[in-house]
Amino acid sequence: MEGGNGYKKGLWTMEEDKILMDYINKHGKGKWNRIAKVAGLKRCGKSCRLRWMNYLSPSIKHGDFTEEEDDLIIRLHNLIGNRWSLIAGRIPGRTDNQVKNHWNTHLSKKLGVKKGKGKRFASMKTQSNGLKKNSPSLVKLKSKLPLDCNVKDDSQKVLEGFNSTEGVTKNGGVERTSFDYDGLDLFSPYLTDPLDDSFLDLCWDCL
DNA sequence: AATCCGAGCAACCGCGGCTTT
DNA sequence: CAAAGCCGCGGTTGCTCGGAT
Repeated sequence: MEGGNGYKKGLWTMEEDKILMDYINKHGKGKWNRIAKVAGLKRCGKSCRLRWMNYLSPSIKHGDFTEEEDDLIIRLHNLIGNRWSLIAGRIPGRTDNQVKNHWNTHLSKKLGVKKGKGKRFASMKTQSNGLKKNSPSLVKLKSKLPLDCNVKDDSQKVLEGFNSTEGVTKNGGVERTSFDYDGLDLFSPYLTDPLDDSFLDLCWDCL
């Protein structure tokens, strides 16, 4: 239960939850590694962050997934594969861990999906990565898209026509806030309209 | 009643990328 | 510029609980 570094592991107790919540109410999120020192909680920063992000945060919705949520997860997974944080970002109140577990325990069975690497874009390490240079997928995608749509490859980092925009995080880092095709925003957490079926079909055909 | 077994889920781990020093 | 620290992601593990035997 206790690692060599003195940090506790395993399930969280109510007392630990309270210490963590008190700390965050007082100091806010972030600086997870300082919680052990400041609040005297014998948990590593990583564990604290995970506990908050996946369970304690008031924005998290607990309870069963709705059919609408299932449907959205399935559609997004079809499109982008195991990009759980992106998928979760599109489902208010759900975390990447919740979505991942829900997929692995319910949806993959429901759909008869064998465990393995995600399809469609699964090779993309980040949202801004392009397709493999001269890959059949890239060639096929180029052939499907409008003539004025310039699809780039790996060396150019981004698929043009699939526009991405960047924002700045509070600590000054760059954060990609949207990724869209023909004005259809695929990744904004504030998207109201679910993914366009024709776009899904296009991706499915190509990748 | 006891044991086994599988499903579900919380939490851990390793790694990559970004930020800070 | 390099090193150290930190954060977030996705894969995996392992504990708990309920149903079956």
